[in-house]
Amino acid sequence: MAVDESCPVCRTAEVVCGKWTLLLVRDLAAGTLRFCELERSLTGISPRTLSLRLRALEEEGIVERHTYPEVPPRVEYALTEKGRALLPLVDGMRAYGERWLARRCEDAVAAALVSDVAAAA
Amino acid sequence: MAVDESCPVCRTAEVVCGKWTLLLVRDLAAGTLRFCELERSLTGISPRTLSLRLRALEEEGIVERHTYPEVPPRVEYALTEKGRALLPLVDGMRAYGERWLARRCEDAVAAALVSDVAAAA
DNA sequence: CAGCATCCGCCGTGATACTG
DNA sequence: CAGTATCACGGCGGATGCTG
Repeated sequence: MAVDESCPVCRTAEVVCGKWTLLLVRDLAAGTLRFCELERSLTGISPRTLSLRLRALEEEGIVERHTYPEVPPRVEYALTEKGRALLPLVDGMRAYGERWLARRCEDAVAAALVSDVAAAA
Repeated sequence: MAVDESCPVCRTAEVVCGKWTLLLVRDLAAGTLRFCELERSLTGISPRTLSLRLRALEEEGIVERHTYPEVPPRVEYALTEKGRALLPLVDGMRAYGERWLARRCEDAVAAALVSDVAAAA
């Protein structure tokens, strides 16, 4: 069943909810990047997924693609105005994550340190 | 492959990315609601999914559950402080959706009207 | 370098029926 | 009323290999 189209919150959620979408926006916020640069900055993404996400964002008008007819081929990606309009949202999510969602590995490290100290004492 | 835990944006995205999650937060923003009320306001959700989402949000401390030992049973759900902290984000998404993501059916209706008028002329 | 083709597994979700 | 149980499906994402 399709999600409620009449809710603007949900329309935004649909755009933004891909696993890698926000990471792409985050990385492109700094400026234009090439395919391989995105591949490196998004550790672990498969070229297939990156390609699919970029194409989807391009179709939604959030990302612009510029192709340079060179050898070797060069393609650069950048945010459009519609894409940059997502940045305040991304900042809001960053703020929420930092305030309310502890980083698990940090917690684990902290807990480990505490228990180590306790064990040593 | 797990998404980058070190990125607070992504941690927030993981919390928020369930299909119904934001709708739940949106509806609970108005105040405490019962299971059946949520079932009605989230048109089309199955009780299974509603139950799963509520439990997940409860485990993350975003939603509080209050059970009343009555017959018939009554259970109420409300946002916690951590849940209410999501509201500015929801507002931001609403603003983005309204500004940048046209409602498809409205567009269709508008387009139909335009073409009808054109056809009548 | 920038991708597409193919195959496959997982998870969220949906439908339906049933219980305390 | 407030769920749980069970079954099934679709789509996203991952892995690998190949092309212009």
